[in-house]
Amino acid sequence: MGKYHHGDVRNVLLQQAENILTDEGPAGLSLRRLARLTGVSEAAPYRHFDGKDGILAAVAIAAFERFAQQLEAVAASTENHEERVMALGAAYVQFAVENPQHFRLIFGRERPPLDQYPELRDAADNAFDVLQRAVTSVDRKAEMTLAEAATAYNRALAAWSRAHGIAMLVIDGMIVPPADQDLSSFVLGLLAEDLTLPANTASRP
Amino acid sequence: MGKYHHGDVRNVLLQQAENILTDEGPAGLSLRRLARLTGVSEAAPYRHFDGKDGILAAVAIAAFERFAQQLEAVAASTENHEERVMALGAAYVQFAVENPQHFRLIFGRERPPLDQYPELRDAADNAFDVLQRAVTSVDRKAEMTLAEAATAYNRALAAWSRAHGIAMLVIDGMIVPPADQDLSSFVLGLLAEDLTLPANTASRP
DNA sequence: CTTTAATGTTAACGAAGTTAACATAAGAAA
DNA sequence: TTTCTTATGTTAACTTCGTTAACATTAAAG
Repeated sequence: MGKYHHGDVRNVLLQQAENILTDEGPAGLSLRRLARLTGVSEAAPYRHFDGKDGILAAVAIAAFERFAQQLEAVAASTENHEERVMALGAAYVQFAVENPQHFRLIFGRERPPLDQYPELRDAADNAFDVLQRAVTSVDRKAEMTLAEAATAYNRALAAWSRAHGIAMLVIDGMIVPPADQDLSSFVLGLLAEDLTLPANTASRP
Repeated sequence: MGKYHHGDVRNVLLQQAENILTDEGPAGLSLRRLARLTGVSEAAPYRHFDGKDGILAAVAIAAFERFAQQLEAVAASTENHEERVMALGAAYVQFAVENPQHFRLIFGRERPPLDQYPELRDAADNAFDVLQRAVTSVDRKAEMTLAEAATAYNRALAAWSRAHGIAMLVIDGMIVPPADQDLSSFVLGLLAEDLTLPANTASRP
């Protein structure tokens, strides 16, 4: 009897897991349900993944890779350094808004521990390296003093954390981007806002 | 027989829930375990809370209140507007670092839906009002044009999202604050970093 | 004192993650 | 080809969980 299932169970499971995650979040992603939806026995996933964390890790790795790839594309297509930093921030937030569940997965607590999944750690490191390289690339080219290097690093952290904060607050619904403006310009405005100038300084250009 | 348990089960449960949350996060907080640890039957919590979400909501409300209170204290003790914005950001991150599990609870996905718990919504609104008032207070005092009001709002969003991003990345371990510096000055440095100036501009004060 | 609401208990249901024991397919070794 | 081994499936169980129903006790209201 042809009871044993198809050939590529692992990939089918992964794809199905992606689907479930995308429209229900990790809460709705149960191994048993995943197996049922895939049309396979409830214990089958354990032959292909290290339990639930294993599946989440695999999905997270894929997400990190797409994330890094999109950031890299933006970084590569922007000549000017300042523009690049801004464009990266916008792309960062855009990814979060377009893939909120994946974004939450790779940054939230349901992400499996990095030290148990080396490939996951690598994927994460790679994504952040892309960011940091793009933000500090101008500086790196020149000879730098220690202090200058520190400044460059701080600038990278500042840019990153700003984009991250906006992304988080937007996908959590705490910030609602104005409907009459596209997301990108809204984000660019927030990124460029200079907190050290008092707001009531009468005229800004 | 004195089998029935003590008088103030609700508060004991809440306190125990706080404890569990603090050192294990919401993952380790199961209703049954909570009941067992509290020394009460496994169904007892349902007499005092609206299921698991009810308990999480109660804990989240308390967290929001402490959060708002700490922010308000900082806002009140800072005269200068610019200093206040910065001090608020530092306090925001400090709360997150000192109470990572609570911070994650009030912002993450395990937080019960605001529209099902009006008191939770109120607590959240209050905390963000404190922030926004403190950041825009200088502007509010003066007569403002619409454009100026929009700018003030944007400044509040920018300050908030920066602090939030730093907080998130730090408690997730993605950013490791330097050990030789106190957290506050590190955060202040990041908040003040001005992305619109190229980093390689030779001399900054 | 009686009635009733609040608070507690036990017992059960369904769903989940995980593992063990067993069955079959596919490929390497003979 | 035949046999041995490994990869991949399956079923069945175990534990924990959230939740609810049915019942018991306490405390307060009448």
